[in-house]
Amino acid sequence: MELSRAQIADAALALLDREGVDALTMRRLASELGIGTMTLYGYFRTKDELLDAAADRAAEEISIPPMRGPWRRRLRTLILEVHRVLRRHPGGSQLRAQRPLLSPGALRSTNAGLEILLGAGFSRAEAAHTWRLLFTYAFGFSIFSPDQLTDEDRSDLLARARALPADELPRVVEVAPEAVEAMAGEDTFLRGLDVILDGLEHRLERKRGRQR
Amino acid sequence: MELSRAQIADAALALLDREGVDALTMRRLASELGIGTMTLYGYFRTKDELLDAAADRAAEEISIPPMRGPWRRRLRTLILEVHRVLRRHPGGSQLRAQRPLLSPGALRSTNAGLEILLGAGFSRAEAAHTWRLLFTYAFGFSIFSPDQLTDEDRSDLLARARALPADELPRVVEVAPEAVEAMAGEDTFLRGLDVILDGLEHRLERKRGRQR
DNA sequence: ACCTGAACACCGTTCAAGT
DNA sequence: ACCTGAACACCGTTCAAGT
Repeated sequence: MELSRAQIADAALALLDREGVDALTMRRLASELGIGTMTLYGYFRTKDELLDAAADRAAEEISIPPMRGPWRRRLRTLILEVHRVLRRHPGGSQLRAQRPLLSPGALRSTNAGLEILLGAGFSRAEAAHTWRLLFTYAFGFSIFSPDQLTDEDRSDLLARARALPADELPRVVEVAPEAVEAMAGEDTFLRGLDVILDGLEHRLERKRGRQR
Repeated sequence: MELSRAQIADAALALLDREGVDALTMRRLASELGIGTMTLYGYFRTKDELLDAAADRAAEEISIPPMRGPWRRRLRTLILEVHRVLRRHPGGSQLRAQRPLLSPGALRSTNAGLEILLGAGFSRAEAAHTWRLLFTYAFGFSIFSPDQLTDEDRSDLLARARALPADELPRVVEVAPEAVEAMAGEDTFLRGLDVILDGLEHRLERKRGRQR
């Protein structure tokens, strides 16, 4: 068989994408690989270590955009790429909740982001905080927004919204159709990202104005 | 004993805050309440239903700021309050990952946010997308940023950053001290929030300019 | 040396029996 | 009617035995 850690991590990631985080059990993964459950523990000390390896494999799919052109466009391309990889690996973001993954693979995108921000004129502290904001938004979106809404989801959510007390929650009821649309999809992601980029550009302009 | 659903949900939330999401098991919660495990199923059909009720109790702690003053300040106060409640209930945000909670309690803050945004001059669609951005940021932050870093966390993270390949990840290594500081804390949260608010203000000004 | 079945201490939930 | 112990079908991981 000649299995490697990477092959096992890939199989874990595939299972995760296919059936969700609850389906990824050591027994299940082992049986899909055609090995005994305990054989996995020869490659990874614990399940968490295996999950980190799977998250790392997903992170390596992020392709770093070329380092030319205006900072805003480059940053937008990079974050959109992060978003798309997360979308390709639903559940991948859950693997990174609460514990930071400091593997070289996972930090490639961070390195590229910091490079863009420092090049744009942000200080080290500003670049660090800005990356954290962008990271939080991209990963948070992938955790809280389902991949896409089916027509059934949509009508179900709308029905539940209509059942809400209109006297207590008038704005929710009023905006329900738009709010449901805003719950998923790349368009929603990009709208939010562009607001953040507007804020960053505004700050950079103010900063340049002061320095002149 | 005379237990109510709310009392059980509160006990679940307290256990969650005290020992984390893994510690909240039906057996454990029942034994803390001094009842048999299966008695819980007389109040909630499934564990998920109980988790939703616990998340709802946390959401009810969010106090809605008074509806006067400039929109930006009001919105900032509201989101900061959401952040603080999430901070008081670590694990609370995990309860809402992937499945939207449409209870009246959880939607009180949404209603207040939409009210502020519509009052500021955003369209319904803009208000819906903007609230989604703010929600994603506040909840994402609480999932990905630990409550606070201990000195031990800090030195551990810095040591791991120094061990990274400086030729592949030069910017990460260079910015490591600032990046570690940016990984937790209310200050980090507020810096990101203010960038978003800058972006929103900028958009509103542009919109008003066009209408004139 | 490498692999793995059995076993341990857990889960959420069903079912049937207790009061 | 309300409560709940036993049981079922699972977990991650330890341990000891197999090759």
